[in-house]
Amino acid sequence: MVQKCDHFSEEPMTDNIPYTFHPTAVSDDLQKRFGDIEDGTETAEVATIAGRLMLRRVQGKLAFGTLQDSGGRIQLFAPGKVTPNFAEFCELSLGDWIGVTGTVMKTKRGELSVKVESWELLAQAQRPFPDKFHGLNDPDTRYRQRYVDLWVTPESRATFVLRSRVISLIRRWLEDREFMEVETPMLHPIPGGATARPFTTHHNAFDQEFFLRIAPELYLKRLVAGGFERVFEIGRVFRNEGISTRHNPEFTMLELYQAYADYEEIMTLTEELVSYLATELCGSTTLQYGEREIDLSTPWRRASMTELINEQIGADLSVETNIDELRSIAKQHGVEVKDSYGPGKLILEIYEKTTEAELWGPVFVTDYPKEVSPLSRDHRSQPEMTERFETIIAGRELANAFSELIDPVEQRARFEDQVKQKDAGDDEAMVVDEDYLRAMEYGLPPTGGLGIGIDRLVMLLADASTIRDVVLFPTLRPEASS
RNA sequence: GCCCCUGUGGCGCAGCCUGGUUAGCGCACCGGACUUUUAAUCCGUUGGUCGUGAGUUCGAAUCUCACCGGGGGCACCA
Repeated sequence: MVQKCDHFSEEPMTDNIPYTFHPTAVSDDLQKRFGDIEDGTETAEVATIAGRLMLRRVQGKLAFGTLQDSGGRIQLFAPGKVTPNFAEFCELSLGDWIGVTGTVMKTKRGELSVKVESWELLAQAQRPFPDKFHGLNDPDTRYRQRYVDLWVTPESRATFVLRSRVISLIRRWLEDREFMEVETPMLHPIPGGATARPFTTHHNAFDQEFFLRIAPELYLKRLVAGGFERVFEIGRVFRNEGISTRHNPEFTMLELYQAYADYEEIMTLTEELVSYLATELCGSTTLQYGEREIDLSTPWRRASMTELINEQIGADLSVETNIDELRSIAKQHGVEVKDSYGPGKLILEIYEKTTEAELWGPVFVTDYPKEVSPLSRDHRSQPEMTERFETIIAGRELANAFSELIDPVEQRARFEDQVKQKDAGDDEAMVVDEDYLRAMEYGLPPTGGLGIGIDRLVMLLADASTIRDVVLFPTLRPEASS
């Protein structure tokens, strides 16, 4: 059992805790407004603030505290003669929640403070807070007990504030461009819209298996067929796959669809959106990421997949390269070649093995083989290719987009090819979605679509090396019950 | 799935290689001193089956093995 503070009690302990409290100020706002006043002077301002007591310096008949609230920290100044229940104030534990009212003033040593003229206990910390200087260092504890981490790891709090702003700014930016936010099902009768293994669940009333969505894509395109010309959704998707610094089983996707647009226009939209976010949130289109810089100033490089592979490995391959030669190149680079792989799949494998991680970017990798792009429209000039791109930044995929496939006959053929791949043992391959085909048969206009992994975007903007640092409650093995 | 690293009171760490008296230190907590501190300071306490189990040994936090948790890498994927 964990150690608790001595005042831990099994008895009800909130009898004297008020039901409401109304702060009139936040620490950083007070710092901004009164940070410049003369040392040792008082203002005419009386402020009410609330938060946790994070530090405490009791000196007999005078006590100092450091209160942390949503804005940051501010000192509490508590002279015994002024502060009511002074002894109890001095006995507060680090981590206790209190509300304080008093004059905003500055001590002789120049620390802006609130003089504790009245105060109330709002919650006791029954468990001891982490080391007041070192905080939490164990990542496991930080992720499992985020409620503590957010208090003692300022970067962690800042990251999640940033994440919230990212999503908020994306919404506004898209709405300003006439995009409409929609919500589509998370429970899918058949999984679709991506190649990934789904989670399954069960609906009792229908006695029916459902899948947690792996992508909202097919529903969003139904809406374009339905006449919503510009739609977007920001929401959770679920993929039943491994966990790593770049993968969490549930993650947040932005998907948007714009009728009458092609992938070139989506590239422009993507670079404008991401560079806008960087400017707004980081103050610049140049970001520090780990040891290196990322220059997000537009326009971003656009280069085809085969072009980039050839640059990287000094070859001269294309989708028309003889398949035996492609197989041999793939093997040379350590790709595990399966008999079912056609030229397109081989090219993608070679790209992922040799090139993707080496691209610092930002770069739009364009023109993906048809074989690996079952929802993308045929390239207008390149045979066996589709008008698809992925955006690579820092060696990682940030976005995936295409000129959407709008031909229902072709779509059916692509689905059936996926079914063949599934039968051949690829359990991530797609299945036929008859209703989606029906929607296409009513007519889907030329459409450009985009998916951006919000978590990875936040990683870039927050300079986070692991996705767990940008997900409030990352998926972890459940704690063993003792 | 494979490889490497790691697990010592609530938190941050030392001790482990080179096994040996009651396992240390700092913070928190508890008691005491202190009216301008800033991780306040000073004095004194409380609290630990050293992740779990087995083995080697006269003796294991320390060496060996297995298992469990966590981190990183590879594979796979977004």
